[in-house]
Amino acid sequence: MGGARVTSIQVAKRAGVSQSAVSRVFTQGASVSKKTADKVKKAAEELGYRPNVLARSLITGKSHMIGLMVAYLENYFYPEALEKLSNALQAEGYHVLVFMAEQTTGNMDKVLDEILDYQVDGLIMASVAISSELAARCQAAGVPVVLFNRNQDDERLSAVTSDNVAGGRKIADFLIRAGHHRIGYIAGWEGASTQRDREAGFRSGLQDAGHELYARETGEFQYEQAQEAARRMFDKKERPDAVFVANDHMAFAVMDVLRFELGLDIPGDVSVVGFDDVPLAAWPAYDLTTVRQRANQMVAETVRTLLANIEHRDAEPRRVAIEGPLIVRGSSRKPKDWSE
Amino acid sequence: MGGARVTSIQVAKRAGVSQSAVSRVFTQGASVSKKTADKVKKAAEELGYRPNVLARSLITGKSHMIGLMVAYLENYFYPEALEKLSNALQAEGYHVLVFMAEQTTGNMDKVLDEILDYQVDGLIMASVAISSELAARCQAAGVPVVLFNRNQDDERLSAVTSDNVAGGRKIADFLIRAGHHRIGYIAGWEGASTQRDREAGFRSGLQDAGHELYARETGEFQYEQAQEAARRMFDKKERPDAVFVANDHMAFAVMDVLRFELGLDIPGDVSVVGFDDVPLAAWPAYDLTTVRQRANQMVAETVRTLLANIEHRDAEPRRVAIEGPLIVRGSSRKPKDWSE
DNA sequence: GTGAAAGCGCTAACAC
DNA sequence: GTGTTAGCGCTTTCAC
Repeated sequence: MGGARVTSIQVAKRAGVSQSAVSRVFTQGASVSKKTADKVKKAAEELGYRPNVLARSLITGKSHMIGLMVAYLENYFYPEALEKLSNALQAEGYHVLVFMAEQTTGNMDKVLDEILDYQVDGLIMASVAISSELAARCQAAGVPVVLFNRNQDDERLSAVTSDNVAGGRKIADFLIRAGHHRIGYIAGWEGASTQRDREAGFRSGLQDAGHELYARETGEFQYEQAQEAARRMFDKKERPDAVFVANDHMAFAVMDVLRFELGLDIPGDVSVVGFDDVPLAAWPAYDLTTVRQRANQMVAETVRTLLANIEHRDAEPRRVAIEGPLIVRGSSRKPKDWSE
Repeated sequence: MGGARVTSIQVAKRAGVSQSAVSRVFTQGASVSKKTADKVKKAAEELGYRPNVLARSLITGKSHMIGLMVAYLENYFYPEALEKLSNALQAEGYHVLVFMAEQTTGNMDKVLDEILDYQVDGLIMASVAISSELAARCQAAGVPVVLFNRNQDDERLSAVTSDNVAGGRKIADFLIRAGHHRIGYIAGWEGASTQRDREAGFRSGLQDAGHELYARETGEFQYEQAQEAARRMFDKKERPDAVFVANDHMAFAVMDVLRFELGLDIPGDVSVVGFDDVPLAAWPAYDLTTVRQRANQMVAETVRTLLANIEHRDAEPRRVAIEGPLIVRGSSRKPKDWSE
């Protein structure tokens, strides 16, 4: 009882074969006779033997582990993505080694070192912006990287995102069609490409229709800070009649302030639109109009891209932007000619 | 550019020392002269060398990886716990290898095999019930296990939970003091100890006051199923005037149905109480009365217990039940003599 | 304090 | 097809 892990040598002895025969039985695509295989399998079963994947990885150079670097799980989009990523990778024989990084503190270098120490075959960075220098370190270590829900200028990096620019534009179009004139925007953390792209698309959509932003505050993608942004924007006479909030998580905070602190009616006094379509957005308490991020597709593309880069070192970096639909719910006024 | 990972031999050559000298520089508590250490560190820095922890683990027998088996992240309590667990373990030099398991399908055996293949030093099972047979397998492999937010009869397993029985009782007391007479319960998945303990405490609290359950339905810890449970329980003349829902996640579903489908007032027509105190419970849209699970303490105890069991093979299994306070908010009627 | 040598558990050449 | 051998990158005796 306890501790004594079984090795291939013990199995070999018991089966009356060589140690390498045992190895072959457990190695994909090695040639063994059925007879030997049976003997070995029987002995392995009896002893409870399973190959040590760490020892194997030392030789093959593949650990079958994927590092996942993630900054915060507060926004429900990320746990959902993590679950899907983990499941998808598990189905491909990979497993996820999690590293929590704090975007703000400069501990990303240290965390990256730790990741590389574990000889991961690839790296997914979710909700994390990566500097060119860090990217170069991964490159040097031969570890492919895919950014998930973040984009970066560096051409050598693969990235999978929603089409945030198109999403922002859709929201602008929708709010204008609904007859809004004083349209506000509550921004996320300025270091995030999602923030920048959503705002850029939104502004260009407004501009194309001859409108411009009526008010702007920032909520840093945090619930409390989004509440304060909403207070600053709405606790006065002249306030917006519509607001696009850079993600759902903050949109909930904004709705809470508008309805429960300021006594405003949504969408009677003000329309609110978010971005992500997390499950909570569909619950009747919020019933939030939002742009859907197609998490399943994003995950599938991320895994596909990463595995391609692992298998062919010279595979081209891919940048995928997945378009998501605007999901119209009760938090926003509808255009007159709206049909559905 | 690409792939060529640096080994200790290369560093040794460059520093003009033996390979074992290099090893000693990077090994905790090995004796090296400052002079050698400096030479080696310099060479390592120049080449970008870092020890391969997988190769190290082959010798030391410690991978410094902790397997985390988790069934679902839908309930926000779990992502929050995962983030805290990962951070706490990271601070101790360990990292989390994630395995998603489906409680229902019988794939837990397969998943456990995969975990053990990676030579994890310990195993945390969150939101997962483990059979005695599986526990025995871990025991045999010498891998300590701690159950997180689950309990089990098996004496050899460590487990960290809230004091769910006491929590359930607190809720019963509170609802009775508030003058409720028709008190319902919406259960979680029956296979979970959290479900059983919360219900047991709740029932015994009612019983001690001469009350009994007025209605009972099950929601399986799922949002949609909890909605249906609420419909079954409340869409009729004779309905409860209070309901305890086995966790917050389901309580939100129940509140949504009561308010938006059935037009009931909370707490005017019915009081709702949950369990967990996830962040959303404090948001004004729900403002849910609930028993707090002290996630930080649970995580700290889990890590402490696990590391103790890793360091001393013969450490006793520990069972920790952490008491959490009832957080009274607006979803429930208050007792007349309530002061705060 | 330091280098030489053994070996962790395994895979992959290599002969037969 | 099978056993023998080398060696993945590292830690840890063991002499000196």
